Amino acid sequence: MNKTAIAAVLTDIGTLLELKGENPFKTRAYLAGARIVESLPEAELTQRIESGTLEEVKGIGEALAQKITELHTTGQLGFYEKLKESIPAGLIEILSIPGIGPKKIRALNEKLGIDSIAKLLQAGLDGQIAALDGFGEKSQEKILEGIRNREKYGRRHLWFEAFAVAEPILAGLRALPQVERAEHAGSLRRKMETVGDLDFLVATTEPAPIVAWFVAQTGVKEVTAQGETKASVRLTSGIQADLRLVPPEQFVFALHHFTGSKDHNVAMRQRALTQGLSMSEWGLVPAAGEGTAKQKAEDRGRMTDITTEEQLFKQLGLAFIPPELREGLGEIEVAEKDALPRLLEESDIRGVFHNHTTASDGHNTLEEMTAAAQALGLEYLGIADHSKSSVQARGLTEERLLAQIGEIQQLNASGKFKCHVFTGTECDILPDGRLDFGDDVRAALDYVVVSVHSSFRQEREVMTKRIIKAIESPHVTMLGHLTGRLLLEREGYDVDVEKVIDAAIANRVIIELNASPWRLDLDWRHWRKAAERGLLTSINPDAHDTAQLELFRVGVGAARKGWLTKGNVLNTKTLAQVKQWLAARR
DNA sequence: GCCGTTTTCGGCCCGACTGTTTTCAGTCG
Repeated sequence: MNKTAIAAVLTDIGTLLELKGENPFKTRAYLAGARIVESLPEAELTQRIESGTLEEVKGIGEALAQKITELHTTGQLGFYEKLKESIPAGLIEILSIPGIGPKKIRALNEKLGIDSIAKLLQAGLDGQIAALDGFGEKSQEKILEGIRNREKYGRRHLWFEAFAVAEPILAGLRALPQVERAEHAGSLRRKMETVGDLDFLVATTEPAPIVAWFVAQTGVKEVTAQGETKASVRLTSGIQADLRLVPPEQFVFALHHFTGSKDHNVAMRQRALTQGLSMSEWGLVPAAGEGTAKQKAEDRGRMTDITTEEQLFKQLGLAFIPPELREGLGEIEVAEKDALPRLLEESDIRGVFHNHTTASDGHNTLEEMTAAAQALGLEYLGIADHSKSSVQARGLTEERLLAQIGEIQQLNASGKFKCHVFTGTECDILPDGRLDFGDDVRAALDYVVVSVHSSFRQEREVMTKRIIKAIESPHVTMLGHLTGRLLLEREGYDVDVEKVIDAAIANRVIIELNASPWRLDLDWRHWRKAAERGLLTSINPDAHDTAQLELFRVGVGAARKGWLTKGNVLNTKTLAQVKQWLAARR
């Protein structure tokens, strides 16, 4: 078992022990152990296990060393298996409801026998929760609200996770000899931040073996539909996947149809009608006449010279509209004037800001992060560990930050990496809008990200003033995750986004597009207008380990949905340009 | 569960907020 898998098991054990009501320091020891294992280089971990020197690592004692060794050599851990058996799986699920933690779960379990979300819901509706010692009406309402949110979002999935599931399926389809073309469609192709189900579209004249492969893939939990032109499966990840099979000459029309949002498709069909054409998933045919669209397409022939989406749009007098823009938000009017922006590309990104190291809550060291950034071909890497008020994330004190600055300067001077490292901080915006580090400390850095990490539930006006006060402070480069939302889990803070954008523009402060798939904050829906008004952004991975550096690609997808171009994004600048830009801002 | 010129037990450990309380427990980041 590798270190990531071992760390995951240790984290799991920590969670399970928490639910058991174990000594909190014991659970913390497991969580700390997980982080330590994660931060050790793989080779060192192996070497220490083989030589029996694991216990020399601070934070790892006899018990953890024994368990890590067992996991590493056998891939299993008896203690963990027994522990899992002793706790109903439903309790872990309840932990995902905001405002309810291990202690409350234990109380609910012991006093009301609750061991699943279904039972929790029933108890709440019956008013049993409010009657419990230590609970009240508000707790009960909050729990019910949490369950409702879960149901509301439960059927959707993060784009990033859906994409990870879809990629191998698409590759598998394309590898089949009967498949002429294959694409995914739907909200996944439009790069919506969350996705309901997966849509696959295949061009073929021989559908049967493709359907057979699709429903028999590993990862299929149940087959909900299976026919000649369509199949649906529920995957073990909980995602539903639909496959549609069409003759090759229909492919492009079907691809457009199953990609566009409803609003986009309606607008496109209306446009086709003004030109005497009828448009559908079956084809583009003269509008006059009787019968269904399918019959018309087959009887009178679709425009078979159209084989690409570019040609389809051109036929309707439009410039090619990238899938990300097909939301029915005015893209057709702009495409008619051939005035669509040239959207940001992944290859435009030259460096990444806002990344964490082991100095705070990251899992990799400064050097590991730098090496990884360089391996991605990035010219620069911006470090931004947490500030001291984020105690839970081991935020840096002034002294530790100054030491880190020295370390980074030394690393840059050593010439060990071509990738340049910028010194920075993710400085907490305190509840009153003051910043966690003083002016002099911030002035010593190349750049400063300011973010809210506490007092989320302030009144809208208070929160808005708080963030604007931070933006107006000297030596502030960019605002981190403006709303603090966690997709499918938690709404953002109640804040007047427009006012914050105004303040950012007025003070020449960047608002980041946090590229973490769980955040994608600020939301793409704000960017088109904000960028037109002159707001600059930075696509920030907020990486907590080396693998997450690459999440900037997810952010590029969101930026494209927000109509952003290379010119709207700080980290498309070359190293020399960024140095100059940052220097001019100090 | 880890740690220790406090050495085998007792401490580890941050602060705000919320909702439940009447002085505080639980949750969150």
